[in-house]
Amino acid sequence: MIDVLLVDDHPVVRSGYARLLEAGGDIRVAAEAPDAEAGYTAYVQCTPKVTVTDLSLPGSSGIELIRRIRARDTSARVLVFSVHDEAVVVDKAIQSGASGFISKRSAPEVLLEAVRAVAKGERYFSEDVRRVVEHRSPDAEREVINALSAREFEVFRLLARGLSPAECAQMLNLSQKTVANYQALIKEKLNVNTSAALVHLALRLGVVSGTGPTQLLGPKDGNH
Amino acid sequence: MIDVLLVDDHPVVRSGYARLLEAGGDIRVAAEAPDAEAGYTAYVQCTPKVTVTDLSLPGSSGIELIRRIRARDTSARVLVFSVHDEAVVVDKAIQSGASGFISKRSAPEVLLEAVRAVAKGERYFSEDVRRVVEHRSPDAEREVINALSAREFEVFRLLARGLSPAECAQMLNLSQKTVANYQALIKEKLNVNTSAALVHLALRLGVVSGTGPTQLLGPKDGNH
DNA sequence: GCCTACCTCGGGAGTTTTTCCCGATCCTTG
DNA sequence: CAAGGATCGGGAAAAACTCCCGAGGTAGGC
Repeated sequence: MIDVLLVDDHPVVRSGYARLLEAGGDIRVAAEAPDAEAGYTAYVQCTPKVTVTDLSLPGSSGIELIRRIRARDTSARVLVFSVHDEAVVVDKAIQSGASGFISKRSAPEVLLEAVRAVAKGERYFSEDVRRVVEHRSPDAEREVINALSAREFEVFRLLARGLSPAECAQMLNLSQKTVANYQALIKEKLNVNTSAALVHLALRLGVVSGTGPTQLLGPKDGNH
Repeated sequence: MIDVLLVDDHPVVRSGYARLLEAGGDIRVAAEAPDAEAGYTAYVQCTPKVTVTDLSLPGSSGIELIRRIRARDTSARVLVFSVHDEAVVVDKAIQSGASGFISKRSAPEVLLEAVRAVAKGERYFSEDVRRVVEHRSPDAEREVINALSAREFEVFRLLARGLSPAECAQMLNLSQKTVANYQALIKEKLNVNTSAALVHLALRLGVVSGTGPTQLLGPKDGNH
């Protein structure tokens, strides 16, 4: 019988998983917790064979939970079960001591498989997670950013903040034409085809802050 | 016996809900679907009493699914079951014809309750959803969002996610021209003049979720 | 019923923006 | 000095956008 601790901030979700796991026959959900804090406490109390945890938890994240559990008990098995399967996140989880990582996109049986594998001391990664981790060049996105020249980067930032090409031109003392030309270059180098996608990339990379522009409010004033 | 169609893009999650629902005794999961497209097909095939759907689905969103189902069958009952409980999103769901809205933070029993209520033709909103909808500050930005029709909102979301008008059109089965027309309308109603600004607004309102930013400095060197 | 109002969807036409190609200058580096 | 890249912008074609319009559809009021 494999004792499992279940950590997820959504009660319904947790409840669903619990039923799913127990349907396996050889797994028992020994405890549940809605956040990292409670998760750690629960771990200490029942020292389950496997801890299944989400990463996005209220308060301190799942990564923190993994670290604390592993700090206390180096033989602890933690299986991450998350919607986010970006390479960065997976890396951090593994670095923190996770034994496995499966995406919520996985089939139900995968969860069972993963828990059993991890319980046996093996590592387990779902198909899609493996794909993501293997297919990444070390931060490909940052590499492309380096392809931008200083000037291009300037234009990139302004455009990403929501400025129109005209405003951008004015701010940099450039011709509107030049800004347009840069814009095309930037999109090509960054491999995006809409300015909306440009914004997302910029936000992901922390090039602009997500708090957003304030100048887009107010009635009908902003027309160049 | 209440027939339920379950739409969620995560198989494990779906599976968990299914078990949870069937444990109620009076509910049967007649079909499952991983996205809006399959959801609609499944609805047509089995015409369930209640459709339980997530909002963030791959491809066209849950809002679109609600619209299509309700367009086909005005007596259809749709219960939204989502992580996102921002007032804007709740509003749009209701506007599109949803009969209920519960947050994934709800207790497991709430899901059962909600399904039963909606099946009886009642409306149902979980505690936290009600709180959010009632406590929303009459924020100017949210007000303008309410000026958008359901369809406009759909287009808004897709564009804000970085899709090109062409992709957007394809996803919604619209002419590229129509999308362009909507875009102009949306920009005017939301009072922005670039699609980049549109993204920022969408992110601030929680209409789309940005992937978390990572830290980064400039390219090569910050100055020339 | 009928009427109004609004949403949905796209065509037409004109305008603007974007794209892609090009040449010019300047600056750095081998 | 020659080479390469970065910076700046013109020109022309393509694409996108804006604004105006009308056709259906649906919902609500009288």
